Amino acid sequence: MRAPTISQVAKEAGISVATVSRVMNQKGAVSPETTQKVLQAIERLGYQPNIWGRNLRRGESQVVLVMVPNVTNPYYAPIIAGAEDTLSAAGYSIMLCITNMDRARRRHYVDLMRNRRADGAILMDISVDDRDMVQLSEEYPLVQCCEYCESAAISHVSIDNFSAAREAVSRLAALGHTRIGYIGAKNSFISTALRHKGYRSALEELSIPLHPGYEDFAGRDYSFSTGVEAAGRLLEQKERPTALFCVSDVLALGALQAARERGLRVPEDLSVVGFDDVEYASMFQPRLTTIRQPCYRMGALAASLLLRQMQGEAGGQAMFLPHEWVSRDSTAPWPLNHTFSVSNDL
Amino acid sequence: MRAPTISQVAKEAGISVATVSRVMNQKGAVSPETTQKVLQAIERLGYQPNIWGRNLRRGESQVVLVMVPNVTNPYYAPIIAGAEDTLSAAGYSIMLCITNMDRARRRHYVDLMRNRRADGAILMDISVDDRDMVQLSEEYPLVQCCEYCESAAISHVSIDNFSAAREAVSRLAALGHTRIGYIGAKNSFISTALRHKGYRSALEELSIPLHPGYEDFAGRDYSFSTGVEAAGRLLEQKERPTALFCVSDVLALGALQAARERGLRVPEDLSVVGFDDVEYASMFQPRLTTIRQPCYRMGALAASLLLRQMQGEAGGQAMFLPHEWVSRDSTAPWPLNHTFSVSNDL
DNA sequence: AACAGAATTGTAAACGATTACATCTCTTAG
DNA sequence: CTAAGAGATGTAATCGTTTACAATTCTGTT
Repeated sequence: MRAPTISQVAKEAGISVATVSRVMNQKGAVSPETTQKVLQAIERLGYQPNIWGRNLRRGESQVVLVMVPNVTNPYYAPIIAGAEDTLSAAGYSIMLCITNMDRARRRHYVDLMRNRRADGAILMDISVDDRDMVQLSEEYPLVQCCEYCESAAISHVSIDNFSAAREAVSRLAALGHTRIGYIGAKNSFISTALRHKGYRSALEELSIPLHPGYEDFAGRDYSFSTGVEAAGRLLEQKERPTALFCVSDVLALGALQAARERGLRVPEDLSVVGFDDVEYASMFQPRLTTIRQPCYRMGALAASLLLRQMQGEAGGQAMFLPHEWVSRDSTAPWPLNHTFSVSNDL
Repeated sequence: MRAPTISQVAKEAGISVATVSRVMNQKGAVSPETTQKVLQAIERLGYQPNIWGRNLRRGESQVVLVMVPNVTNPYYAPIIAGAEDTLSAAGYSIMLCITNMDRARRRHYVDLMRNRRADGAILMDISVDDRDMVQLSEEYPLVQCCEYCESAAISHVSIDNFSAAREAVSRLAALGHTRIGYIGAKNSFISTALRHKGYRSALEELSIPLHPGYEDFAGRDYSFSTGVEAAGRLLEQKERPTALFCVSDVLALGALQAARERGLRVPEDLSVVGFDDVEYASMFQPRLTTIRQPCYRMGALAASLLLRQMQGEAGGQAMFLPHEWVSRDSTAPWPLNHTFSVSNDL
């Protein structure tokens, strides 16, 4: 009742294992008649090659590891989907690793890599300064996606977070806003840091003085509730911001909630800008103005970079995909002409 | 520069491979001094056992396959997280398989199973009548989660979809609604079918005549846009429903959108009930009334059932976890007393 | 007819781990 | 003092592939 092996197939077909193997892999010359015999034997026995024997012999697993901080944030879904599509088209399976931003967990997965369970990895949970990864990248094909380790020469694909943040703030300024708040997050992702820099840089360029009270930070996991809290703190000030730039859509949702709780209308009393353009950013009212990241494409691109590296090409390249400002209902000019009301077709 | 093997460790420690293996696996007696020598050698060389050699010899992979229709629907995220947590605690890694509800893709993954890439699987993309799976379940440990194949004696964990749907409809009726619409989906998931039956059963019990025009169906993927369309059709009727029961939260979001487009207020003019209670169901306004599924627990439970099966226990058990009616802002009594307005603290 | 080379097939050695069995060294009981 | 048994270690077979190399048959050329 055990799964049939190659030698059973060989016996069934009345030839040697080597020939069966040649038929399976279509390398080496095999006569048409023999090929037929082998194929029929395979069919009869329902033979499937044992992957461990193959891996052991070939020294490769046809598996790639995809390491993601969590999978409850909808931001990652299309990235994973993109990676999955191109990898599975190339015959690879993906092994999903959810780190929960936990150091021990990350280490565990790195070990999976080291004992050759996977041929390469796409990493999305990378701190700005990640020694483990630099080390690992010298031994195995690695591609970083969205986040990356600053110092290292490991391939990565991401958007230009600095410019994107600058653009968001400039757009708000162009609408007339000068009291522009910032909601960041307490994590060590480079994207977070760059968006913060972008925010400040834009203010400087626009000669808007930096108001320390206008910067606040949500939890490291971008969670809704911490977004509500951070926005709440910003909005409690005597001279509250008229616009809020949030480093993620979920945080922007939190800001919306905080505004509602205080009777502030969005966008009439407060403009809110998110980041990412996750799928549901346009499913509720007011639809969120945000910076769109080409998530699916980022995942797909990361996957093809990795495929190339696994075929022996050198890594280390940095690729930036274009972001896009998506203007929807959560932003409005300031001050808004209140003479006639601007309702969101409610 | 290649990864060190067990025999290199043996040479380094000046003993045989058998002893090294014994130390690694902590089985068989090894003297304390020898153990020390081995551990030091392992340390010096940075040895990690080659997983393929081990799998080949042991006949198991310590991997389980998690098959999911897609990963962009936030419904699956906590299930995956739950499965991941219990599986990785037991030393298993998960291989994520995204089928996109595609037959060929499913088949591909089943093959992964057959060539022993995984020891077992958790399946979430299962049609009511799935021959492939029944067949596969006779050969390998399998657990179905959320969806399941009706005929087969394959383990599954889910909620009681029939009763949940009945409850939703009864609750709406208890609020005074009699014109209750249904938005289903054109797929072959058993949950969809059971919820539909539950809807009809509740109407019958309440002696509300079934109005064919009050049933409509969104696409098979529960997508937002098809939800908007289906709800649109329902609401265009001369005597439109005053409440809508949707078989998923995303569809309910679509219904909200369709209502907005027609100037209908929710819940004043229309009550909407979703299903699942995905994370963001309470992040926007109006917060969605819905049936909550204990997703994380379902994933975790499926994982432990699978673990037991992989240890040799028989499968075939059906487990139902309790759902929960979550009343929020998208439902209201009917007819609503309009004398004083019921505003959602806008 | 003889031979070179191509085409086809087979034999056996890897790949790196686990483990049944054999061997050897000590204790300890009789 | 000897036999038995426990404890520690080693030898070699095994898991199921792939593939270098050898062996055989076939083809066409001289």
